[in-house]
Amino acid sequence: MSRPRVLNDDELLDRARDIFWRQGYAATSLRDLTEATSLSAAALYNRFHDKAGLFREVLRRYADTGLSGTFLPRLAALPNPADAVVGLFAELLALSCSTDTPSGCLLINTALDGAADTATLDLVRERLGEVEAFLRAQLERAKKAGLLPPGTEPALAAEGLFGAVLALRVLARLDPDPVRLRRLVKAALTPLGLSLEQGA
Amino acid sequence: MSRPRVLNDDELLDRARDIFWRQGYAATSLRDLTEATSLSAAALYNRFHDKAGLFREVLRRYADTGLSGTFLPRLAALPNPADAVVGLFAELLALSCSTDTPSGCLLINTALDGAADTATLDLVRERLGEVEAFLRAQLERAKKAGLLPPGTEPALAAEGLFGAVLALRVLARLDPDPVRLRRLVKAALTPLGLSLEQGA
DNA sequence: CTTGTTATATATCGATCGTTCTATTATAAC
DNA sequence: GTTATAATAGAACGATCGATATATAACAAG
Repeated sequence: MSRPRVLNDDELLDRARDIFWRQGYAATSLRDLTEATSLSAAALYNRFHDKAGLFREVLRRYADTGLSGTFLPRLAALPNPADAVVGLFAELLALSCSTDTPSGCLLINTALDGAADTATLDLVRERLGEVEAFLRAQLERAKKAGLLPPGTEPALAAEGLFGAVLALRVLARLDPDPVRLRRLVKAALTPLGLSLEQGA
Repeated sequence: MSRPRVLNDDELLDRARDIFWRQGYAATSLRDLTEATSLSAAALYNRFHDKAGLFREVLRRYADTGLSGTFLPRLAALPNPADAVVGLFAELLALSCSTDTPSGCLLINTALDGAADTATLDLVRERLGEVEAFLRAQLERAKKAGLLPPGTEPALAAEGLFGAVLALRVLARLDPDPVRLRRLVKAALTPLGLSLEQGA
């Protein structure tokens, strides 16, 4: 009934994501985006309201495909909650050490971007909150199964692990030494009796 | 011998810092800076090469006055290394909860800014490295004094505490709840037998 | 083939960007 | 007062910014 799109939303958002991820929101110009997508600025504005709207969609898809949308559900389905927690950190370590992706986390980068508007920050908080919620849920499961050291409070421990996630993603940008990143994760997991070597 | 400056470097850099801190580098325009300093753009370019050069000087002074330059030497002079470590986190907690200063750390914000050039990132790494070096030095002192749990490796423990610093400063921007931030610090200090309530 | 609908490209908008040129101003030295 | 020196302001630079108005192109439905 209408002219077909030469590039679907997913592919478009992925290409835009790479630019935003590497350069940050403010440093990314419409020209960068039109070159990356091979679309005109008018075409981009027809689909999304403006640059900020496009960026929010990028963030949403980044979370949907990168972690919250795929890794967390898959890990949460594991029978052993300890494996789920360890699996998350193993995945984050792999991401943080990968070279074909910009270092660091786009959501966290955005969280520290002072120019981000309220709607964007709310989105960031929500999607990062999913990570902590995942950790809390798995630790509660683990506690009920008696897999945690006695006296461990799941909610508190989840806060601690979430802090480790933040530190890991910042350090990945600051000093991307895989050995060091691995040490950091190990130090966060050990008090809970968890180890990177365990599980599947 | 020449026309006097209407604003000394320190005051100038402090005003520019507030803008960069609140908005980020890319989102801060020369117009913002001229308004904040009441100086013309030409005057700014006469003192510093360009916007990036001004920003680097801002970062340097930020570190000199904010933490590395003042807090760390003062804390390092304390007779008890445990007080030095705890004091650092107490100071960071106070900074993170203060309302008259932008939330988060300008150095860490810059570390996650993808548009930052190499010279700037090197400066960030250097100044943040001072924090970890401080922690390592104090923990080594503490170990020699027998103040740490047996088997504690100062360098490794310093890495862990530095991770807590990063997490604290990110979380301050994400969810600036003083109670929660305090919990995070407490969780980082407890394994080393340290407490926020101790010392001076 | 026509019509309706939507995606797209082209061209351009005013605004603002970082930067620089030129001239002026305020001081100290003489 | 004159001179030397450096800081400053004003004006303007080309470039680029995000955004839009207009027109065209590609499809489905009839």
